[in-house]
Amino acid sequence: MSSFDENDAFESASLSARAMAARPMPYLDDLNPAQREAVERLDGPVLMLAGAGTGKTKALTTRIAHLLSTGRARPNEILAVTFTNKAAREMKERVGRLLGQPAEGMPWLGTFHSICVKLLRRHAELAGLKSNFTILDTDDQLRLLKQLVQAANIDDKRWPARMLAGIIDDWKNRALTPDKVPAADAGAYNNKGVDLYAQYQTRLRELNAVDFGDLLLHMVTIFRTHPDVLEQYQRWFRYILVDEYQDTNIAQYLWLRLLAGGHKNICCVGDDDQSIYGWRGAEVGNILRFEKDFPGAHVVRLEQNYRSTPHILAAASNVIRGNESRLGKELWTDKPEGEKVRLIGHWDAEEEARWICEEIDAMRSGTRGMRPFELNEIAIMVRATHQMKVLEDRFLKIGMPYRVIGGVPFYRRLEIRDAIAYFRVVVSPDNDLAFERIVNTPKRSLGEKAQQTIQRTARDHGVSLLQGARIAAEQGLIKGKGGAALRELVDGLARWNAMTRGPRIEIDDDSVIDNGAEPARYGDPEVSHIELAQIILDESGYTESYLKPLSDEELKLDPSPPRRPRDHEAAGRLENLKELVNHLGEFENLQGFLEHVSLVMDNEQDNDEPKVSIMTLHAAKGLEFPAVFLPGWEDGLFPSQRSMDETGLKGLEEERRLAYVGITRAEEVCTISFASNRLIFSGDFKGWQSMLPSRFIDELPEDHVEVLTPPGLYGGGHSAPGIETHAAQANVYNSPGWKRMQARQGQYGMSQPRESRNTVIDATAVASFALGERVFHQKFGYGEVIAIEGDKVEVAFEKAGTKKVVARFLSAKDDVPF
DNA sequence: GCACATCGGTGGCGC
DNA sequence: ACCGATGTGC
Repeated sequence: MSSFDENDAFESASLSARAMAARPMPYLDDLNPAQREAVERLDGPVLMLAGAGTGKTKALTTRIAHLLSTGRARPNEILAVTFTNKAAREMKERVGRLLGQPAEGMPWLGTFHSICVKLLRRHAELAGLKSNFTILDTDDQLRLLKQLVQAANIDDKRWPARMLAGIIDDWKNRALTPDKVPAADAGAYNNKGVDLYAQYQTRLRELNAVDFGDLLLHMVTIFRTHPDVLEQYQRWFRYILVDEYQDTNIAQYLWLRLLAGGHKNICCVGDDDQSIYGWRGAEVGNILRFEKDFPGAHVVRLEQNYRSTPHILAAASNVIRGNESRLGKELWTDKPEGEKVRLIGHWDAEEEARWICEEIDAMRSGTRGMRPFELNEIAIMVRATHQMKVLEDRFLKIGMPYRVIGGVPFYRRLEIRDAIAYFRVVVSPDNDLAFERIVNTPKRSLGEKAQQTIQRTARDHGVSLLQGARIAAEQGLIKGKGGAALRELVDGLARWNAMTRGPRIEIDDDSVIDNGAEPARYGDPEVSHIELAQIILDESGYTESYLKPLSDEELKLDPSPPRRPRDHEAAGRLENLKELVNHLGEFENLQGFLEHVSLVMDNEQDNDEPKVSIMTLHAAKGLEFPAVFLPGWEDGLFPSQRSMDETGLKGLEEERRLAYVGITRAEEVCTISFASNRLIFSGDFKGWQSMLPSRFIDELPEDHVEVLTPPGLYGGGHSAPGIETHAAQANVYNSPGWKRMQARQGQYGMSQPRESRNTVIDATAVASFALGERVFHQKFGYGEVIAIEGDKVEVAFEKAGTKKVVARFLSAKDDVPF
């Protein structure tokens, strides 16, 4: 211990002497007092509590620049961890800008996973792996687990492999190796979870592979069992910085705590109010506990917000105030008031979508008493992906350009994954999982039986699947068409593999290491990896499989015609493949590319035409837009019922943080909306369900909210009867919040419908319906009550058929509103 | 082995 | 409603 301190003292003395002579630090003048403190307090544990839009990245990057320019650390002695590659890229770029030079020399600025890959490749043997291990993605992982589940004779119906994958991920997130799984979890997956977990780990080791969870888990295990290795890194990483600390899971937390264990120069940046990944293993407790974990920790609060107007901040603050477990923070801004948060209710999601589109059009032309907005300044954020469909339908219908942020990522698409599997087999011929994927893709008449033969041959000879396939093909174990196709595939793979290296140049006897991990030892390839990729895809017949086979007649007419894609979808897939090949240019070789795709999960952005962005609230984190729409604020959808059922108050609090994230994305205008009716699918109940406005709406502070008047229900103007119907219907909401809203409506000149007192059936009035009574429903018309269950009534409607509806939306036939 | 029908399950999504 | 996994008939 003491030798550490001496060492540190010596180093910092000499370095700060160097720093004294160094230039002034103009970047510090750019900071507010809190940010400045977060930057200048370099030693010891620091928790930077950074609210939304408070200049967190600025503080973090300036801190790195400060560490460097004061000479406290060299670039490669700083460990800076983020969650996403995007965040890592942004940080690199900003540090570079601050320093006035590219931050190339920061090899340890990256995601948890990419840094762990680097470390694990260095120490692979300590985890029973070779340094060229492959990283399995979720699909590979699932396929492997399925095999194990089947081998264990478990009914995959009752005990889906997916479930097992989830359980294992959870254990890995908690840094539990199979032998450490607590007794309380022994019953998992029909009592076989732990055993299968152990088998899975063994299998991974045999395959020289790891999954994402292993990257952290292996490193934590290595650090724990090899103090010498740990000490080496504790000394090397003089300063540690962590972004989005509220999103760390237990394994990441342990990893950090181990590394910071020596000098404790760790600066964690985060916002407990934006912890929204609990379902993925994130422990908001990590950030809440920081001061206990690191005694003497200094906490800096960044509370000045540079993004949103006071109304928006007030709304967000009031909502998040409902959470119990918080470190507590109050955002403020010196921006002018601006618009109040706008609130509006609709009949159903379709009308909600229609209204949003109309509103966007109005905002675009500046007819809302606000400045005109560009489409790319506007975003719609939903709780669940299925909410996107109705929005997209509407956008397509009226031809408004939009983009979905965070859709199916490019490389997760079928054709991309297939192509990548080809590359993997070519680069690592013993990658069995990738081989399995491509052996009969495209179809080579190598079905279940043929593949079993290959598996058996490989096992009998103790070799990889590809080797086994070669042997099986040579020995004629696979007959007919399949056999010929297999031989062709095996030959092709060997040929392409040779091309990854080009002509071999002997430097001297022991510098030629043929482990595939040292391509630099070899001479220039004859073909670039880009050309090679094209060759692989073409010669394997893969691209061909998306081309339309010509009929015999067409062949007669023209023996060498240009092939056309089979259909619209195939055309898209070919486009994607082309894009993939182009994308390869950014990498030095196929290996580099494959490493990248293992770790990268960003979606490509397309062209530059201004578009409205649609995304989930999760995808919205870290983004900001001048105008934000937040539709679907209904209890059950948001907050999500499932989330609340599963984790109770904890779940509700996470939902509330999601609401907070949503509101704080908005810079100028934030519009929240809800629908009264929604089509739902749950269990045996499919159909329309009446929805109550989200409880979060009740938590909006009334002084900062403006209730908008919905347009006519049936497309009419402001005097159409529909509007009254709608308002009357909206009136039934019983929450205090809604009552406040309602009161305010009067204030804004929209009188309460005269009939409302008569037409609206209060929730307490359910009992007043009798079997056989004739009733009216605003959407379904007249009908007769045929059953009553609690607050739901089954009605045989004259036109709409039999439906279960919530009693509140029915009126006795005498009270019809118009 | 492949094309089509049926069944079940269904949240958010990073590396 | 819709996707993916499985089952069925050719």
